Amino acid sequence: MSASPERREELLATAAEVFAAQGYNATTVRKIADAAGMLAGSLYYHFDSKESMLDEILSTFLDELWARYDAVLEAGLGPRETIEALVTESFREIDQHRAAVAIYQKESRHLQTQPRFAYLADSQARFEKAWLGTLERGVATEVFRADLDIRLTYRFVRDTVWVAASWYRPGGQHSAEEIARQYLSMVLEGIALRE
Amino acid sequence: MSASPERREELLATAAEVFAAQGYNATTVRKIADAAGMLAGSLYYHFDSKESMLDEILSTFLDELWARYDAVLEAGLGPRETIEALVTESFREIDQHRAAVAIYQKESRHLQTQPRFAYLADSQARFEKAWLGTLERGVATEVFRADLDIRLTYRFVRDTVWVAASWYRPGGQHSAEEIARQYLSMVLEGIALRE
DNA sequence: CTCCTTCCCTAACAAGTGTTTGGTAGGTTA
DNA sequence: TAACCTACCAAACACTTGTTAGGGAAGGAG
Repeated sequence: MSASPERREELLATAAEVFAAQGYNATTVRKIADAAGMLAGSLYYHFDSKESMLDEILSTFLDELWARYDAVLEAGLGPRETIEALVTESFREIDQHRAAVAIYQKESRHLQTQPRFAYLADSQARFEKAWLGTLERGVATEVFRADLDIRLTYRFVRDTVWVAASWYRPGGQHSAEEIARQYLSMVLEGIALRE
Repeated sequence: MSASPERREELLATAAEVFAAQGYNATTVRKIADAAGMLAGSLYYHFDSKESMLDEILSTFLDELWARYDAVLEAGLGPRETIEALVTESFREIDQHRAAVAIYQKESRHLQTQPRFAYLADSQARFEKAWLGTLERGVATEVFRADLDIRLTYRFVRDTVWVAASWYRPGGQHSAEEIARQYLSMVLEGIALRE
């Protein structure tokens, strides 16, 4: 009936790895069970469906992400410092929840249509509001360029950060903070040499 | 036995739309047939498997992409002009083969492992060689910044371009060339206001 | 020892999967 | 008219899918 929370988390972690590597639909419960060293049916002692595993992975990821984002947004920083902090927190999140982020990237678009995953659309809306608002504030205070389509800029900044989840591996030669620093340097200053 | 090439292309186009919207594994042959206004079995008059549809979509896409890239790379342009031309051609490709690009983005990573799709890995290697080489040339000739990790820069430029396929819709308010121009401006000059 | 809980296995289920086989309406060719 | 080809349908196939039901080993509690 009831299962220990530690075992749940273990199984969710391995499930997330398989989901991230193979894609949710391509992942069978038997593959997850294999990776966990048990049989398919045994998973249903801990979870009541494959979909609820995905749900739990994504919702706990988003909960933690927003805890970090809210802390940044409520700190009263300037536009540029806010962007820097949001990007840095994003890379930290990628560092610690790489699999969940990769799943979110791949699956959230078509999951949003299902009622069960409506919170993905809500989160995306808050996401857009936070980033777009900060960018607009930066344009108004002459911190960011005014000659760019701001919506395009938003997508640009957002995507450059989160696609990193598709290639980033923790324990590589760059730390999350170092990658954030270089990304910010590219996004803010550009890659062309100034004379 | 044999089918007309025009009908094949029609069916491949609708199949690509469904693959891009739902993901390859989540797309059943019955859904493709539905979208094409026929029954599942009828698809096998034109194609010998679902996988060969995917194969044909991706390989024809890559063939056309490389025809464009090779033309740019053989033009003898400077590093900055080469990057600009590659980015512009990429956005034109996204404009004209949005579905194929979206599929490539989503599925190529785990398809590469299958022998049938080994050409995806080959293409990615050529891809990296072309972009990395141009960036290195730019650093050597003092056109691009030398203080950045060049491999990180490569992933940055590559990703910022191709993720656009996930939200770009042809016929929007910006043309492919206009988006390319703004993207290049952000990547090269940065989004921060210079004083 | 006995009871109970935790955690997993064995074995099956119904539904959905990609694919095949045989047939057939309609047009083209001879 | 007769033979033929194109493009599809109808119905089934073997297999995989997520999920369920009953059982049992291990270990702690009384």
